Amino acid sequence: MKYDFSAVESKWQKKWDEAHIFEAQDNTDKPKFYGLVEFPYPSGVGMHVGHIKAYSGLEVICRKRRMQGYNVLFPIGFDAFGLPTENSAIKTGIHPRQLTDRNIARFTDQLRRVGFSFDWTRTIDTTQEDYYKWTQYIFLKMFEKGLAFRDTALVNYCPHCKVVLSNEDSQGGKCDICHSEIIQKSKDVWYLRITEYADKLLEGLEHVDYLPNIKQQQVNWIGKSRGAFVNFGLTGTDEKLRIYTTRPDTLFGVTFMVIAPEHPLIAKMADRIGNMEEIQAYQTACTKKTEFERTQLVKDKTGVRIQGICGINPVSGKEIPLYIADYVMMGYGTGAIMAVPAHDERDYAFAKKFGIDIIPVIKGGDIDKEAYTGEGEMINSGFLNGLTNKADSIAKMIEYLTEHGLGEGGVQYKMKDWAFNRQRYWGEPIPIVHCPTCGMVPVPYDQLPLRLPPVTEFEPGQGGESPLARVESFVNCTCPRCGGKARRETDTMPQWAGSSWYFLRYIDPHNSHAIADMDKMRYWLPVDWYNGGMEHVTRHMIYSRFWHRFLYDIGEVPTPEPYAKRTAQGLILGPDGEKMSKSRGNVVDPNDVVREMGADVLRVYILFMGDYGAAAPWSENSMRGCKRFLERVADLPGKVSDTESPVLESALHKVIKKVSSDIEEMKFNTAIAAMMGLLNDIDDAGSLTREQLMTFVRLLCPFAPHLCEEIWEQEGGQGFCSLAPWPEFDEAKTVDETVEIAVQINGKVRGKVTLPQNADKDTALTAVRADPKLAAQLEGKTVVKEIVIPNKIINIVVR
RNA sequence: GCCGGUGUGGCGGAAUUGGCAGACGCCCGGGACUUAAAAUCCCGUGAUACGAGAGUAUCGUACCGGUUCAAGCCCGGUCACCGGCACCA
Repeated sequence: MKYDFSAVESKWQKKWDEAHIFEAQDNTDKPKFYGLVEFPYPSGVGMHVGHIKAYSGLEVICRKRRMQGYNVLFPIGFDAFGLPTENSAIKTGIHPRQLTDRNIARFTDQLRRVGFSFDWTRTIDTTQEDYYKWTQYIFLKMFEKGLAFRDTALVNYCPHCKVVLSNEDSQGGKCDICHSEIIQKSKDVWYLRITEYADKLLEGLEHVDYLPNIKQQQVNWIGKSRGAFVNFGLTGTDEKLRIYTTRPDTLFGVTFMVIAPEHPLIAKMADRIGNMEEIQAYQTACTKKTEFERTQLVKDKTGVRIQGICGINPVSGKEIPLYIADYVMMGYGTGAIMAVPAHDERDYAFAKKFGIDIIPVIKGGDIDKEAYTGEGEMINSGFLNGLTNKADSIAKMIEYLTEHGLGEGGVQYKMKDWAFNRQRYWGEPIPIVHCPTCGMVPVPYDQLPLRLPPVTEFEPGQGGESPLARVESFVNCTCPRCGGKARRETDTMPQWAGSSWYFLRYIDPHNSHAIADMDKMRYWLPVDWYNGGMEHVTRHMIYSRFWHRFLYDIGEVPTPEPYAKRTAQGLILGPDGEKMSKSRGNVVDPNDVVREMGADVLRVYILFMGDYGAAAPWSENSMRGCKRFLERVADLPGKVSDTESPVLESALHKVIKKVSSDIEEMKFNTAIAAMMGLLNDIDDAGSLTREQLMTFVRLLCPFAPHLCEEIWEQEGGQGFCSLAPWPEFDEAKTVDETVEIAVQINGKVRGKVTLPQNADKDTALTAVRADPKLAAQLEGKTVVKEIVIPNKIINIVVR
């Protein structure tokens, strides 16, 4: 049969659509399965084969679940606010609304052509008013609870995009969008107090099934450490200098202190500092350095001694010099440290450079050469002397500090609060009014959504303010509280806002009274399986878990965690083995593949490439192998006969078993390999029965649904193959009556024997001796040991 | 530096978790069909040595060592590459 994939594929896409077979049911007693994939950003360049891979995994799983009788929710939508569209609007003068609609239409068309079984009735677009109304609603709830607040602080700022970035958006000191160097700038910005949820986010990980590396990355990102806050005295004042340390046990070894260049102590003590000019010069030098430069010079410590003020060690009473240095960051702990050069590498480097004393307090190592960071017996440490266990020393010191009011135990997180505003047009307006008398007043809930006003110029202003600031009719308003003249907030929310709760909206996408109906959420939540990219593990995943947990705490959602299970797909690399990118010219367009090879080939190939979680290079040749496979499948109806081969029947049941379990483990490559193998078995057998064909077609259906529907229909299958019951295997048929077992002599394979299933040791050894070749090998040797592992191996040790 | 991961034929990758290494696919070689080519089908295909030959032997999962009747898998050490974080006190 000449298989016309393009006609068959559009035929079945149309039929599925008309029969509404992939739409989730809301009121049923069926067990549910909520499969979620990361919704795409509808960029102007269209889809990438990487998108297809990201969706294909759960596509197969969801299709299998439907065949297993589940009520499946497998939705898709578009995360459409954000800079790329806005930048394109600036360039072309076309309104982002139009660009977004155009891009979404294009993405939708591409996704449909691949035959994904999404529920298209629940599609969402984060830039629609009835969607971002609820994004604003959640923001206001956070504002009410004090979790959204304004503060003046040093922020990551991209001079090229003219925008404030969160920590998560400026990883590696580069702007996530344009990759320019980001700089530190003092600005009045909005924050979401995600740090308040650090412990809950950490604790929640214990109750979810994420891949171990995903969990680990989140744990590292949150970066919880335990230690102590210690208040050091300062000479000539009652003022205390508070520091954070994870090593309070080394307090007796403190020989100097360091504060960050931005530390407020400098300004406060300016009149007592003897070398203010020198210090100010140092501060200026530091602000000129980018974050990147500051972290690059790891080994080369710089700093300036603060003249006129010394620290006082609270346990020994010793006076110690105080420095300002940029190896201490204002953003972590208290921005001030106690330095123990004997037992900390950075302090050691600094002490060596500035000629500061190094006093060991832990025995071990050679402090003439390097800092000793290991454990050992405490020395030179007053009441800690003689202790050998680090945890004991820490506990005893914290107890001492607490008793004497010198400090206390505490924890710190690397994660920082989420800088939440952007000086841009294409985002959700922050629904806050600035009133000269009432201060910051939330827009009342019944006035949501606060709509984006129409504008024609999308460039940020000269001072880096949002384009919204130029729209007088938007900015000028009355205070909802006092009715007086007020000004609206003109900043918008960051890209990550809309995606922080989208999985809730799929449950009830048209609800105009709530985020989603509570009963529906009780049925559908949590998301059973969420798949996406590793690049979102420390951003979107943390943000959305934070929002969800917050919504749970205020009773708006029924579960503390949004996602029960999370997996990640690996990248598709270009044919050259490099990451696909426009500049390298190695990008593969899924459209081309669908046109030339068909959607089924694309789907099967992407899953056959290799381990789903690993990166793999694209190979046109390898894909042709998949095309051959499907063409041979298309020829199967011609091989149907009534004669049944028991060998084939057994092979079929083994494959049902393997494909069923491989899909659950996302081992799609071996599932497909098993089906290819079965096809070879069919050729060996010469024919297969109609029933066997129908079973095979159902197994392959989640991978290559168009072809399978076509065969299913041709061969008189009932209804849609996509909804036919998932094949069951007969365990008895997967087990062969006899097994061929390798026989080793001294660990080397010397022959094979065929034995009944689970044959005992005697039977096995008798068979070995009955084999002339093996018997000859054993001739004249002394048998030392005979190892028989039923159905696996026989090993005879001889001398 | 820290955390995580990977290392297997010419290539993508398998290996029931300690039991015949290289499934499946690609590439390549040979053959069939064809005027010819493409497509398709069949056979072969880790390396080396011996053999005319079916075959036989040795070596082989980054490297060194160990445990075990048996190691790609476990343990100790080394190297390389990839991803994330990075002066986090």
